Amino acid sequence: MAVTIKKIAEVSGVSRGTVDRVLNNRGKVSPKTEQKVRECAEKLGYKPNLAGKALAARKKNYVIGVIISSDGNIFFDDILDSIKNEAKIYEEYGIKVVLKTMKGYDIDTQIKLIESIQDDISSLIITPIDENIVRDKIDYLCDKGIGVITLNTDIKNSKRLAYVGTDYYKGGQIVAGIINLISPYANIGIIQGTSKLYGHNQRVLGFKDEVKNYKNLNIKAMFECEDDDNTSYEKTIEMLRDNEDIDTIFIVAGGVYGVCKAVIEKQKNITIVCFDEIPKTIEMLKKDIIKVTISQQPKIQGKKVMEIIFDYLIKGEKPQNENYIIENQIKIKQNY
Amino acid sequence: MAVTIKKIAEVSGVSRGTVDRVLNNRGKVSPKTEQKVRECAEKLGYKPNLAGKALAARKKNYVIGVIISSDGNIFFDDILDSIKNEAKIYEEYGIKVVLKTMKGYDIDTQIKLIESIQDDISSLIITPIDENIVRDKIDYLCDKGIGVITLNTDIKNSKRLAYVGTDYYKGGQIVAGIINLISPYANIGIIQGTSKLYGHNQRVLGFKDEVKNYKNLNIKAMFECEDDDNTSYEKTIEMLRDNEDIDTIFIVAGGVYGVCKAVIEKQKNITIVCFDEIPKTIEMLKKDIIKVTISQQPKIQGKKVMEIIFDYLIKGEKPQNENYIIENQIKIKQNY
DNA sequence: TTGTATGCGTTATCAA
DNA sequence: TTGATAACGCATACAA
Repeated sequence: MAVTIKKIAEVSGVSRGTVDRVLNNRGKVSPKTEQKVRECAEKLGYKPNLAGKALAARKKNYVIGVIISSDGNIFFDDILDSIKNEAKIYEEYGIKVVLKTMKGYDIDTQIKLIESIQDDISSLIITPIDENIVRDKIDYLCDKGIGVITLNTDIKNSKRLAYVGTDYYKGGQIVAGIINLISPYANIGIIQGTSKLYGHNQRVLGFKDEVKNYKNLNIKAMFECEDDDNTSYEKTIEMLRDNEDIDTIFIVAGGVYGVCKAVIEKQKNITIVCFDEIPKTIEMLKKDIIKVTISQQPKIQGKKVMEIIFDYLIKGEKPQNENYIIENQIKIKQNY
Repeated sequence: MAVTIKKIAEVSGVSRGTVDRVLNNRGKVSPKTEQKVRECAEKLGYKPNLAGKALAARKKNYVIGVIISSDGNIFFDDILDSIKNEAKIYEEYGIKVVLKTMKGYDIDTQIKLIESIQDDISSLIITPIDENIVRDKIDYLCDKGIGVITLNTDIKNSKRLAYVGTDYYKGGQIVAGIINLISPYANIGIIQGTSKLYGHNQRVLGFKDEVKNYKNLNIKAMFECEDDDNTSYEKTIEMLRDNEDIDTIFIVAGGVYGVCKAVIEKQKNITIVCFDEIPKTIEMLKKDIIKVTISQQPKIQGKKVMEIIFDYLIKGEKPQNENYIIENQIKIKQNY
């Protein structure tokens, strides 16, 4: 039979309550008993039973808050789906999930959303805006005992428990590696999302650093499109007009379809590499307009972050790692 | 507050025992009460509480048997690691895991292993040998009420609950797609593992079918190496000697390092694409000897299969899907 | 400082 | 056919 608190109580000759106080560091135990209990638990190899913990935790009415900048950004659909899906599972354990979405990266909106739920939640999942006001707010929540996990985007130097998401820098490196495999003598145009986002910049940085390792890869031009298809279309037209030798385009973030449209119109044989798996992107991949796309594995991100929060709430332990890096996954049309 | 059995009992005016009998189809309930309880549960939106179920399940002393052909096959290391890791978690729920490994694909050995644990287990995870005797044994276990899940390799037309593993056919297709991206005019040599294994054959089949879509990809030769480095080395030397135009090699399964060694000796610029992420393979990838490897995501396979078994045991429901396909993941050196 | 009792939701046993 | 009750392991309010 497994080792339980009851068992330890019997063996060490104290009550279950005392064992509980020792093992969960609740204080109010004499040093002597404490040592006795600890030794005993150690010797018997005590492992807390999660089902018991989870069941007892029902009385606490845990609520997980989720705040995501997903409105109007179709990329987040899969993350949302997977969070909602996991939410169903965790509700089977009596843990509620409150989901709030917002559009874009407005600081005020995000702060207000946090404030609207901060008194009702036991922990928070958030795609934070990387600004001091938000950082302070997150630190405030953490000080209050509300565990915060950042999702998809991180906020450095904050007290958040962990980050779940991709390594953007490495994502850029991978794109460089892919381009080198496909065409080792490439003249490359970059369509950047927005330099306002840390992740986008990191991708570009990783790309540029890795390109340096390949003598025959040349970056010819870079434009920002603000993740917008119309803008990316125009910028691509402009870029291809002014740089006739460009044969490869790296799309850093949004605006994928706009680039494709421009390339299709130009009727040039151009290698396009991009990120994410929104429907239009997959369509373009299947039609050979896009050669490779890199997935952030959004469903895995959603699942992982919920797993971590659950463990944190039930076990009451901080996550073991500070970063849970979800791999950048290379995909070609045969993957679909 | 959430809807519990107790609640349903109160509302429908019967005892908890009766509600339990109805909801778990234990019989011995009058049709009238049954209907009343069912309607009530439906109306209130009853969702069973997993923690409660798991806790009560402790009394059943569930044991998961795991039989894997991993001895001497380093590929399985990651699957084993991840199963052992998950086992720790499930032991926190009071579920034991009994792990048995074997070498190769000997039917007798596998049957004997199954028989050695079949009276002690509540469910079984297995990498089955695709033979009738094994199939019959699996069906026998299923009839006895022991749920069986196949891992990494499937056994068709059996009563196993589900398969967890990759789509081998698609894996072959992906390799063809990759080769077309890297060098659209390729003369390809195939180093097959063994035609005795269904999965290896499926990869070759998928590859050949997909190659048909590309006019300028030509398959020049194919050899079997029995997943052995010495054999693959010799076969590669032979193949390159007899087919001077081969510029691309597709390694279907094991023997990766043997091929690399031969290619290094030949000092020819050859594109190598292979499967899996054993240490030697990653080393060769980092040294640019191998261009691309396809991962079966062994850790994810292990995690998934344990998840499914857990749900099956605790919820007492069969898995929703018959196949849980783990994606073939394309990897280049920048991934590491 | 320590012990006892109760409840979390489900299941099983025993009695009615 | 039904109901009452104890047990799974943990947490906690309350009593000692």
